[in-house]
Amino acid sequence: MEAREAKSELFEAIAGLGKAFSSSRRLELIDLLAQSPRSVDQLAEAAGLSVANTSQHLQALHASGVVSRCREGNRIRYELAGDDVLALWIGMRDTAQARVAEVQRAADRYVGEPVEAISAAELLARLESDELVLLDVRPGVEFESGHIAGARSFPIDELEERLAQLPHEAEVVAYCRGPFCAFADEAVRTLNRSGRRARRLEGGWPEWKLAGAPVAGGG
Amino acid sequence: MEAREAKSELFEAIAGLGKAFSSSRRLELIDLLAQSPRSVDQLAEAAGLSVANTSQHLQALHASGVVSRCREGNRIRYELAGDDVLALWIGMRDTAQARVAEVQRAADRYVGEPVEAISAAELLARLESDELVLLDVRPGVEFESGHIAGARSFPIDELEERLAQLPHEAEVVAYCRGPFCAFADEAVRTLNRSGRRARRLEGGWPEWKLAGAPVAGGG
DNA sequence: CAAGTTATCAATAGAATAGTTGAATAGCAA
DNA sequence: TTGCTATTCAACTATTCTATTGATAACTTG
Repeated sequence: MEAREAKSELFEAIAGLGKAFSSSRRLELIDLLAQSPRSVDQLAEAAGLSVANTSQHLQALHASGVVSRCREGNRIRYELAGDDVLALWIGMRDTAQARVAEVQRAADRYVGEPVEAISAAELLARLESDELVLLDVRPGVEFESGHIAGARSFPIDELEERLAQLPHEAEVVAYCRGPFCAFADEAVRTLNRSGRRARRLEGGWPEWKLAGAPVAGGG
Repeated sequence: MEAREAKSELFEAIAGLGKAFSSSRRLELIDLLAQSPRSVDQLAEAAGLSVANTSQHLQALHASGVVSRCREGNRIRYELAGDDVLALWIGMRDTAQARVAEVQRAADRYVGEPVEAISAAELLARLESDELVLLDVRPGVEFESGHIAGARSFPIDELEERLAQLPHEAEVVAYCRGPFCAFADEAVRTLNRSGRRARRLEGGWPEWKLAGAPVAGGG
């Protein structure tokens, strides 16, 4: 019967997408692309991989429909294929956190002591009432490619030396790449040491964007 | 720096979940478990795999948090670990359909000529007004483990011989395992040949259940 | 207890995948 | 054209994954 064969092919084709999410290297690339489009060498640099290796992973991701690419002069810009892919990545990450004890352990180890957090809903409400300083502590390129409306770019590397630019009595919220990114936590600790009241946003830029909340930049 | 190492471990752990979705055999098992819990040999039979092979895949799925299991007398009953996993599977399936041309082609080849469909929202509304016969054309065990409230079990294998049990002038809706399952399409064709007006439900039982619409059976 | 069922384990061979290296290609800039 | 940068390709090794086989373990029934 050819029905079983057709069914096999169908599942085989879907598994092709699954394979995209089955390698930690590819997941790191997806996680980076969830912040902003990038070229191959930028991705290789950020992920700590060789360029050739990165290129091959990106081609696998392209073949499985996870990323799209376009030439920009001399470089090739890769980006996530769409919001459905972004949602899938976030869903997988969250399910892994909920279901796999080892993920939660590794996340705790990576992010360190948890800091006080603010929910997206509360942040959205507070942004209206202007008593709040919102810092995007991701690298500058990621901020420029898109950020939460009203945020200021304070890359984590520059935060310490630019502390003076922040009003001392202000309440600060920092956000970064997402729940598994340590930048915002580190920023909150730095801000607390400087005597400021600070919290991190639960989640990060991709979750905010996906929720349809107000954004700026990019385009 | 140990931060990179911790990050690697984190992504490695998440990739463990991704690997669960990277094999067509495991996806078939997940798809079956999305309908109802089953024992190893039932799954092996339904998926056309050897028992040993099935057992090993199920253990891989268990290790990655996708399924849970419990002993029931002599057998071991496997089931999906939770609705988050079900949602993840549906999300991956739908994204694959949207992004990978080969998936759409394979689905068309497997399901055959499309038949007229009814949305879940419309079905929900029509179920109130009692002018509609709703048929669950999946195998009996799946019906018993849970089904749409108000549905009657008409396994596709028995449909032809039980046609007389259906009022001739009734409008019929058939549903099955989901968009990539051919049972409901086949049922609609059979019903049409018998002169009845019939449509299939867009999606299937897992999508209905996940949407929080009214269900019955199982427990 | 013995016999039968259900599921897992252990060992293995073949297939697929990951990462490296060095060469090749495509565009840019002089 | 030449030199330069960014990316991909091709070939190769090491590793991991898959499915099979036959043996073993857990439980039920008589």
